[in-house]
Amino acid sequence: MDDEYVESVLSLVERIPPGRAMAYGAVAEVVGARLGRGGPRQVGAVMAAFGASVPWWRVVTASGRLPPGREVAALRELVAEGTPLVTDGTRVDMRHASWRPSADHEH
DNA sequence: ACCTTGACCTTGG
DNA sequence: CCCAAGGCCAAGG
Repeated sequence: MDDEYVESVLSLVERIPPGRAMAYGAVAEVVGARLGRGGPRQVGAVMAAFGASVPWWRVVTASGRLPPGREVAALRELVAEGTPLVTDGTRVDMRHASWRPSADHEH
């Protein structure tokens, strides 16, 4: 993974609005459409290494599971910004929270 | 080149 | 809801 890929992922994550979320796979699709490479696992790798500098808690699994090892911290942020959660309150309700960047404002 | 390892995803039982 | 299997992409040994 080069800097271009890392930057692409991080800048996208920064654009996810509070109260919304994106799955690793969704991030991979958007970035992949631009750079022609990378999958969900690459996004996960970027988040693991550099996620600290962005709102990492807004990136979850396709089923709404929180990042391994950071569940507590993530939940605190998610609740604070009113992100839709499933009934048990342990996962994000991706049906309502899922966000995708609007087509405009590409570079 | 082969195998293993991941903040993954989808499907099927 | 949990688990296993297969598919996935890239890095590292």
